[in-house]
Amino acid sequence: MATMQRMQTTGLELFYAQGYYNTSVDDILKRLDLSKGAFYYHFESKEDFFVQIIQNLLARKVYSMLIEPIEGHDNPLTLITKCFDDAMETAVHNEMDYGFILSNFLSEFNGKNDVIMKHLNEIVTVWEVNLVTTLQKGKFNGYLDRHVDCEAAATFLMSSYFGVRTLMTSSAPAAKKYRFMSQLKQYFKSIEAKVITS
Amino acid sequence: MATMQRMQTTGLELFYAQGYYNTSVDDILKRLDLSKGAFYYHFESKEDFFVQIIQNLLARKVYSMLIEPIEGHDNPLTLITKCFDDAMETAVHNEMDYGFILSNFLSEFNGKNDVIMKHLNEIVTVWEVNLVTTLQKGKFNGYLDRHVDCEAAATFLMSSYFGVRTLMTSSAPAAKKYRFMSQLKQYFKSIEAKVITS
DNA sequence: GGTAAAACTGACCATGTGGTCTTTTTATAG
DNA sequence: CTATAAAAAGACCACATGGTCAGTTTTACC
Repeated sequence: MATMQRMQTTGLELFYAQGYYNTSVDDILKRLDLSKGAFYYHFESKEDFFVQIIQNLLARKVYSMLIEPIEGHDNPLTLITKCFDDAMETAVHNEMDYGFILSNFLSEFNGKNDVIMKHLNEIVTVWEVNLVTTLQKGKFNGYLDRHVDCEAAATFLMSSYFGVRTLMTSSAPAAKKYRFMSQLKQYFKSIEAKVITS
Repeated sequence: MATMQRMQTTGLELFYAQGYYNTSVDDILKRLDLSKGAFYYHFESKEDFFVQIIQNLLARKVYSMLIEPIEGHDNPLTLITKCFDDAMETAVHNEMDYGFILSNFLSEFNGKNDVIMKHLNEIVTVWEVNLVTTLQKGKFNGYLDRHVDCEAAATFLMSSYFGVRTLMTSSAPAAKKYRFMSQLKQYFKSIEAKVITS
């Protein structure tokens, strides 16, 4: 039990740092001082191992970082701003950011492993559905302009978030974050409910 | 000469489709009906091979797809809209989109291969510098609101473009493109020069 | 036709990979 | 203490990988 969890945690760390195909089962085992036997006692294969990591670690973390924080009846634009800000802050400090891990793995497995892609896309879909719902509710509650296309806004938000996380890796993450957030607010201003000036 | 080019073209195709670490030199050679000797006669190593692909193919294509089209004295927002639209259109039709390839490789090599990352980041920087310049010129020419932070806008544009390309791979690329473009225009409306209503 | 360099062949090597299997250790319950 | 099963060890295998190298073919030029 404890061993299984240690394996998954360490596995995710290494897969994230070096990529899935670039990390061998032995790498993970060496780090944990465990043997091949222990690994294949708990998991059917490397792929099965990774799928379990997705479900047990990645999915849960994405949920608690990107989905839970935007639930509620407040202004969704405020909530999303705060949520993105927090998520990117962990990235600035070089910690593991599960939102980024997700987009990273999406790139790595795209067109290469359908089984794993299916599981990753499930997480993306959950996020998307939740964003759309939140935005629609916000529109209903008068926070968003009534002409806003919520599906489109959700796609745009997810895109920009995934993208900025890719950019932040190369250089000056704090500056990238600041710039990104300023323009996100700019965009939000353009879709928020207009004050009637009569 | 011809062989070298064939190798690079096929190499990029396979690296793009299967990833760098997931594509063996033999894979490329098999496709071209060539031998190991031919490969190592032309290139020092697999890494050297890839670096040359970046410089000879990727950099040039990114330039002609994402940089050249936004040069000129017209409204930069119009030019960028058209440019993104064109770039994403090739992606909808499952062709190789070099903008996407770039962000894809950025993900694959991030933290794994510094030499290759350096070359990829060079391309990103060129794009960024060009975007910033174009936006600043647009501001000077009265197309953009004078309060716009051009560095921030460039970061935001690059982010959203990279991100949407990741999202488009999973499902319904045409719909994703449409939604993305609609919100991009929305964002552009919020940073364009305001008409004086007095 | 001769010759020298360029282009290419393919067998070979060391190393690393995911995965198997038998054996041993460890924990648990009667 | 012992029987039993869970957990872990680690030697082993077949195969793939990046890379080397001595040798052969092709090309271009005098």
